[in-house]
Amino acid sequence: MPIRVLIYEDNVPLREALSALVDDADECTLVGAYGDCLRANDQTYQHQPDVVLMDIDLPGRDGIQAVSSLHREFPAVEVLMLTVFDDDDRVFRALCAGASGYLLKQTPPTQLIDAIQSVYAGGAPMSPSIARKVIQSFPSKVGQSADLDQLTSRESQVLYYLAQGMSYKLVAAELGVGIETVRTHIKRIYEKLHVHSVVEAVSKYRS
Amino acid sequence: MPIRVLIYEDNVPLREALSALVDDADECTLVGAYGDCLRANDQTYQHQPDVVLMDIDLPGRDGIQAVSSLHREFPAVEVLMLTVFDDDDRVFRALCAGASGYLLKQTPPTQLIDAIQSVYAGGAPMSPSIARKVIQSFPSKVGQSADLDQLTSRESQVLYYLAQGMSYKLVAAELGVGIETVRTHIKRIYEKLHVHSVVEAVSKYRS
DNA sequence: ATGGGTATCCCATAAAAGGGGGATATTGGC
DNA sequence: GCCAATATCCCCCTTTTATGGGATACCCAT
Repeated sequence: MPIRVLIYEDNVPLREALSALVDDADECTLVGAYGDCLRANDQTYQHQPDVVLMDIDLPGRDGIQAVSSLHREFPAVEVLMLTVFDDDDRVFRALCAGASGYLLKQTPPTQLIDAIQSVYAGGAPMSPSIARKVIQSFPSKVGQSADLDQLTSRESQVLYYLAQGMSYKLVAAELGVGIETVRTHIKRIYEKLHVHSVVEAVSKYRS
Repeated sequence: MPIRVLIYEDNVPLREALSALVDDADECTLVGAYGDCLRANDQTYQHQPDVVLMDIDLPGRDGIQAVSSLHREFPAVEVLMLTVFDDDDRVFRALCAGASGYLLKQTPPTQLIDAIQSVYAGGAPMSPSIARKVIQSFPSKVGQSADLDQLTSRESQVLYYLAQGMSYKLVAAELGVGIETVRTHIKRIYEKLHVHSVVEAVSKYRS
C-alpha cells in the first residue's frame, strides 16, 4: 500500500515538480497538491494523507499554523516541513507545532522520497544543518564546573532524576534500589559538588 | 585528507569490526580503539581525532561523562554516540553532554561511515527513532510557560532564589521577611505551577 | 467592600539532611 | 595475583527542613 502524500507549496513549478516526483515513486501516491494551506484541515480530511509536505512561506496562512492545527486534529498524520528557511526561529516553531521532520529545499529528489518513507516509518528526517541546530539547542554545559565529572555514572543518573523533580522514593523506584542506597549516592553527590541540598545540586547540574 | 576516527567500545568483537570498517573506508583513518574511556582526554590529545565513536555502557567510566569532558577540552572534536540504549534518559543526557550524533548499534555499516562523514561535515546523524525522540522533546519544553506568567513578582522572586539553591531560611533573610511569609509564597507557587516540591517548581521554572 | 498581593502565625505530618555503621563487587596499580 | 581504592548497596539514629492545612491582618486598587 503506497504512502498517501499531500503537498502544500505555492511556487507553481516547484509544486508540479514535487507532484511528479511523488507520483512517479512506487512507494507513494499523490492525493493532492495546493498552493495555500487555508483549508488544510478540510483537505486533509478529504484526502486522508499519511504524510503532508508543507512549505512554510505560503500566501494567506503560515505553514506553521497549519501544522499546529493539523497536528491537533489529525495526530496520526505526519507533517514534513519543506522550506528554504533554516533560521532557528522557524525551525523550532515548526517542530514545536508538531512537524515530524524538516527538510531544506536543496534536498535531492531521491532523498525526499527516502524522507517521506522515513517519516512514515516513525523517523524524523532532517537536513544535516537542521539536525545540528536541533541538537545544539539542548542545554550545553560548556562552562560548567569540573565537579560534575567527578560523579560516577550512577550518581549522575540519580542527580538527573532528582533534577526532574523526583523525590528520593521515586528515584529509588526508578532505579530499582532501596531508598537508603539513593541516600548514599546523594551524600556522595553533596560531597563532590560541595552542596547541602537537592536544589543546590540541581542548580549546579544545570549551570 | 581522511577523517581521523577514535573508537571507544568495550565489546571486543564489535570493537574490532568497527575498527576494520573504519580503517577500510577510504574516507576514514582509524587512529585508535579502546575498551574504556578512562583516559579519553589524554588519548584524544595524543591521537588528534576528528571524530570519536563512543559507546555508553563502558566499564569504569560512563561514556556520557567522557563526552562531557571531551567536549569541554576539545570542542572541535565531534562525538558520535554508538549504543544499544535508546531510552530518553541516556539520549538526552548524551546530547546535553555535547554529543553531535546518536546512532543505535543496529545501524548498518555503510550508514555508519556515512554518519561519520556527516558529523564531520557539520551534520548530526541520528538513528530514526532517536531523531523522533529528540523532535518530540520540543513541544514539552517550549509549550509550558503559561503557568509561570501567573506568578506575582514577589513569587517569581522567591522562586528565583529557591532556584539558586537557597533554603526557606536564606530566602527569608534575603527578602527581609519571616519564614512563614516565604512559605505562603511557596504554597501559592505550588498551586499555580501544579507541583508539590521546590525541585519540581524549579524544574518548571527552568523549562 | 471585595479581592489580590503581601505579611505573619499556628498546628500537624512527611521528607530530607547529617552522622554513624557495614557488606559486596569491581577495578586500577603494584 | 594481590591490595587498596572505589562504587554500589543496605541499615541505624537524630535533627533540620519542607509540605499541607488552617487562620489573621494590612495595603491598595477596582
